[in-house]
Amino acid sequence: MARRKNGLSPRHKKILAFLESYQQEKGYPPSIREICDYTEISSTSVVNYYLNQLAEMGYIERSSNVSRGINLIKNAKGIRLQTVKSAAERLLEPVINIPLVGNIVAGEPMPVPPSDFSYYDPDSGVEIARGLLPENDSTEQLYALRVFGDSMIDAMVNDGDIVVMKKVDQARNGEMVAVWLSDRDETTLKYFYLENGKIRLQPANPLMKPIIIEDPNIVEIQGKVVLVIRQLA
Amino acid sequence: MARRKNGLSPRHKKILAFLESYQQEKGYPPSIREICDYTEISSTSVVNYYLNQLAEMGYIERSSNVSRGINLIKNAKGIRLQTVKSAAERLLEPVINIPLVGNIVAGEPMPVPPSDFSYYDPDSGVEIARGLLPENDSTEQLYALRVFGDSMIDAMVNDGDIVVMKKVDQARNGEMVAVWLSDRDETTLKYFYLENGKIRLQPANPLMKPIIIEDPNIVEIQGKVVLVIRQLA
DNA sequence: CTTGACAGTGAACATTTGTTCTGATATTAT
DNA sequence: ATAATATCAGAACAAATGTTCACTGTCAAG
Repeated sequence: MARRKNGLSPRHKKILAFLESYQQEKGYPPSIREICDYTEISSTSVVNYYLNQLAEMGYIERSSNVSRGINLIKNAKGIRLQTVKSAAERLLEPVINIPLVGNIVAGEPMPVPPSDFSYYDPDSGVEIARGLLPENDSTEQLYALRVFGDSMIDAMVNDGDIVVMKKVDQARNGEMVAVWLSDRDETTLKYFYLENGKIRLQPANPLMKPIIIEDPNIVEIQGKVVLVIRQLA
Repeated sequence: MARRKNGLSPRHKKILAFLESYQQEKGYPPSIREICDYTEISSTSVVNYYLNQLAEMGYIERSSNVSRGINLIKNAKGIRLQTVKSAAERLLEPVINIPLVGNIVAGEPMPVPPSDFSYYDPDSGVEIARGLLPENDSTEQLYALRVFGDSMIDAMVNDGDIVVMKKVDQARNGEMVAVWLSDRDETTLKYFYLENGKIRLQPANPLMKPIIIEDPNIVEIQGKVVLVIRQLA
């Protein structure tokens, strides 16, 4: 077999880009010959050839024997194009706003929102694309904290970073959690492991050594870290 | 003079409604004869007649001698319609999709997209809420890399983290940049400072010492780090 | 080297489609 | 009622447009 192209060739992309911009500008799709001109393809049959490929790949829909019968479904970036959003799509908001409830400092207990924190100050929220979050489950249980000071560097978390937390009271092995160590009055971010009745708190930095805690009662799990975000100038 | 109609006749409205629903369903405008069928007008000339009126009233735009050359500007309620989002509207998009172009590894040059990379494979993108990005400027210049290996821990960046980069060839003091050090064949993320003709590359971890580079030619700036994201299970 | 899938050219053809024309009918102002 | 204007019908025409076909060139696998 000859060349096996998986994705979109430059011509596919150029045609898709033209379909989008033309439709944008004119309000109706281009004819095959207009695509010829723009893409500098001399033959209508070649454009027809590519259009059929794009249709097979689901980027466009074609109608037989219809002038300009091209329906642009998604562009080269895979973004669906639609004039009107359906009600179902509106429910899947692409961005969720997570309340930024305070700072997390090593030396003092971290703020935890009440179990029912449906309302919060809207201007102190963090916008997160839904695609960044693990699941579409229970976004209600999420809150964010700003890291204050350099005390979390062993968790690979910097001053000013934002950690998105999920309210949990129990952690599973391997999850990164925020814990309050009552014996040393300290908040810390560590990977959690429960082994033989002991708790091992493992720093994210592989160069650092873990903390082994004999008495699990000392550890108060405040939440599970879902996302860490660092914004730079 | 005969009837003095200010507003839209039922036929005008019916045609406009058809234009909207047809465009919505098919993705391209109807032909005059298709409008005939729907509106139960037996003559193409009559539809043509009404279309010209609608064009004069600013509801549509027509292109001469172009099949289906109808651009629906506003519907009967005067609401502006747009099939494809304009560039201005795209700026208001709550989520932007940033291409994930590859891995960044200390030991080898990092991938940098070409200067014109407006299109890329859609299946490997990172969704970022616009609110997380510094400005609304030039989202075209952004790309993302996945960190591979533990070699960036001095930049407080972990294995698996995603760094969002902006294409720049010059850095300003205090910015975190990805640089290729040609003398030691290494890619690294550091804060950039140009001082007295020397370049100081400062690790994000305050415990680490900076690298001072006497010859600025050794440093190839690959991009500026805009955002670091760490997703946890 | 041969082969076959892929990519491209150019032209011919058939259909769709916008335009125009003649004429008829309807509505309204005077 | 009459004239002027608006609305409509049907057909013919020309242009735009999609489709198809024969042919050529390219590239990689066997």
